[in-house]
Amino acid sequence: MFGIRDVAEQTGLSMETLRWYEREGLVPPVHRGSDGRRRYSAAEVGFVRLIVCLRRTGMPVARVREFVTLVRRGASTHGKRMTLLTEQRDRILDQMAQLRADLATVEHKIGHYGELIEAGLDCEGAPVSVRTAELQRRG
Amino acid sequence: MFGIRDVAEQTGLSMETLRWYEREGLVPPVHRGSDGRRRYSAAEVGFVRLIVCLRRTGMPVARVREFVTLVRRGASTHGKRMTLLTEQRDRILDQMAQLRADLATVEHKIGHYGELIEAGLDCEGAPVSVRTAELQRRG
DNA sequence: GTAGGCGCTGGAGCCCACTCCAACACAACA
DNA sequence: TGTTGTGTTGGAGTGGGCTCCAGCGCCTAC
Repeated sequence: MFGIRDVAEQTGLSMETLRWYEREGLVPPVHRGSDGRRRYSAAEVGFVRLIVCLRRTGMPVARVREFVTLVRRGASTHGKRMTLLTEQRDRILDQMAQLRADLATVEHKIGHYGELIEAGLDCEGAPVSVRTAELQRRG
Repeated sequence: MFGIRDVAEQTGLSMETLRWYEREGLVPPVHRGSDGRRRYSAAEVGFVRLIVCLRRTGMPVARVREFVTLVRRGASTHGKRMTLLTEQRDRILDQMAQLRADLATVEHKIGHYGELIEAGLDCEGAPVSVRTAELQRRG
């Protein structure tokens, strides 16, 4: 069993955010100790981790809530949960493709600046002054 | 030359956002026609595309503004611009690694649900009713 | 010349996802 | 028996990034 502080550390969420997630239904109600404080089981921590993964990959809070609602409705929603996760997987694949394209763009631009500095030219292809070249190399 | 409508279409930004980017200095002031309307040159459109790429890969507005400020200060800032882009490239690489890990998590979970449905078990490993299995398969 | 369409500006408003806070409660320790 | 530490709640506040709007101006077509 883990206190909220431990879980915050393990998941990268703040304690405030963990409480907020629970209030907002992004995580099912967590078990409490006799003093009313949250005591997360390993399974509950694992679940929070999954939610963090979904949020980090861009799933909106509302959709996470839907997922959690399905989880709380029990085994009969396995199919729907799978569908929801499959859609998220597709969105992740799209993001990866987009990220690869954007990486190429940025690297291309970096290469371009590298060449200009190397050749001592400005963006219009005119030679730059020694002073300017000096400043360029300083980064 | 392109009107703001064309550029919105080409870049995926709304016209409102294009105007806002300009007001906020995320794009240098765009050339205007004699009627005061924006007329984007091919180079200006290309620049907007680069900004979209930076924003999409998570660069905050404030940092984009810094980059644009460097661009407007001319050739002597080539080195600094390159540094800024290189940092962004590193962040993109981090994002890709994170995305790969999250993809694995989601796919693992999908596989898990697949197995449970296949085997007709609930999350605790107990067999589910025929009715429940039926609901599961419907997604 | 006037109606419609498109674009302009500055400012207000909005949405999302937290983040902070005051007021309180228990538990352990000096 | 305070006091310190850690947690609780509900509600208000914040920050980022747009998005919408009123009121205006310029063309073009009728």
